[in-house]
Amino acid sequence: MEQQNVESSTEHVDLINERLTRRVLRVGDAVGRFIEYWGFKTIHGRVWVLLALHKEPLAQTEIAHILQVSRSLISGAISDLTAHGLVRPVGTHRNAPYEAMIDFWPTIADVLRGREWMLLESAKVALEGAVQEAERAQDQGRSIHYDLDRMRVLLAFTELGQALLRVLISMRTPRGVERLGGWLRSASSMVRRFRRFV
Amino acid sequence: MEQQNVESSTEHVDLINERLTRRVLRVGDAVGRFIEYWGFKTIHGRVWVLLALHKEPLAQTEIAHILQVSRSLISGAISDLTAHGLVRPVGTHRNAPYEAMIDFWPTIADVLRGREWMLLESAKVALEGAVQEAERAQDQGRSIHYDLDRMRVLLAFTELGQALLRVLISMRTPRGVERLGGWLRSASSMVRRFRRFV
DNA sequence: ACACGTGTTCACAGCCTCTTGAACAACAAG
DNA sequence: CTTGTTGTTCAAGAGGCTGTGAACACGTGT
Repeated sequence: MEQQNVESSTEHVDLINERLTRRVLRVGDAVGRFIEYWGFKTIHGRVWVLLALHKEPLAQTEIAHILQVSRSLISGAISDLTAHGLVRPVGTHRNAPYEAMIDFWPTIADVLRGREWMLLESAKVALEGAVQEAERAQDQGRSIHYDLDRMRVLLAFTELGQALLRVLISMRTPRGVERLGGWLRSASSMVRRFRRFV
Repeated sequence: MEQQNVESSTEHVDLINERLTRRVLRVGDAVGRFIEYWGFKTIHGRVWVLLALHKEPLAQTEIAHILQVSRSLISGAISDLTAHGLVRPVGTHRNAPYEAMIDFWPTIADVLRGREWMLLESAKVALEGAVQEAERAQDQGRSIHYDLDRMRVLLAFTELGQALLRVLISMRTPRGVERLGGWLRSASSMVRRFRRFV
C-alpha cells in the first residue's frame, strides 16, 4: 500500500531501482532454470536470489508483489527454503521478514549426502544382487544371458561415484571465492594425474 | 513367438535366467531413478542397463517384451540413446539388434559441456548485467535497494562452477575403474588443500 | 473488542510429460 | 507378389506438477 504510493508519487526517484529489479529478476530466472535439474523448483531460485541480492529483508507479501506471483506460492517456497536452511526470518516477530543465507554449500552437501548417495546406494545394492545371482549360476555351470564382467564394471562405477561424492560432501565453502586461482591450478594437476592413470 | 515356446516348454532350464532378469531389471529401475535428475528419462536407464548387461544384442521387440512396455516407447528411447552415443545397432541390417556402449563418460561430458555450461553462462551474464547497472547507479551516488557485494560473490560462484565444470569435462574414462584407490587418495589431498585455503 | 494485514492451507484448473495403441512404412522370406 | 515382422509416427489418455484464489488462522495496532 504505502510502497505503491511512494512508487507512483515519486516514480522518477526509483527509475533506477526498477531497472535494477528487472536485472535481478533475470538472475533469478537463470538460477531457477539451473536448479530445476537439481530437484528444486524455479520459484525457489527466484525467491532466494531476490532475498540474497536485496539489502533489506523482505516480507512474503513484498516478495509476491515483486515476483508477480500469488502469496500462497511464496508461502510454500519460503517454508521449503527455510527447511533447507537457505532462508531465515529476521527477528522473532510473527511477520518477521526473511533474509537469504548466502552460503548455500551446506545445502548442496545435504542434498548430495541424502538423495544422491541413496540413489547410488540402491543401484549398488541391485547390482550386487545381480552379481551374486550370476556367480551362483556360473558356479553351477549354467549358461546365462547376462555378462558378469560388465556387472562388475558398473559396480565399480557406483563405488567410484560414491567416492567422488564423499570428496564433495567433505568440502567447505571457500571464504574468498574470488581468489581461487591457486586451488583451481591444483585441481588441473589432479586431472593430469587422472589422465596418466587411465 | 519362438522365444515364448522355448520358455514354456523347457521352463526349468531358464528358471535361473528369469531370476537373473528380474535382478537386472531392478538395476535398471535404480539407474533410471538416478538419471531422472540429469534430464534423462527412467526408460532410458532401463533400456541401457538391459542392453549393457545382456550378452547378446537385442532387437527392439525383445526389449519391449522384457521390460513389459510398448514397442513405440522403446523406439523413441532407442533413438534418443543412439543420438547420445549410448547405444548402437550391430550390423547394417534394417532390423539390426542394438548393443550398449559401456563407456558413458563421453555422454556425461557432452551434457556438462552443453546444458550445464549454458545454464551457468546465462546466470553469469544476467549477474554481470545487474552488477553493471548497480555500479552505474552507485557512481551517480544514488541509493539502491540491492547489494553490489553479494552480486559479486554470486558472480564468483558461477565462475568457480565453470572452472569445476572445465575440470570434469576434460576427464577421460578410467580404464581400470577397480584400481582407482591411488587417484582417490590424491583427490582427498586436494580436498585438504582446499580446506586450508578457505 | 474490532479491524486490518499477514501467513497458511486446500481444492482446483492448466499445463506438460510419459506411455499407449493403432495406423503406417520398410524390408525379408516364402 | 504376398505375407509377416519390425521399426516409426501420431493422436489421445493418464498422471503429476505448478501456480492460483478463496477461505481460514494468527497477531498487531487502534
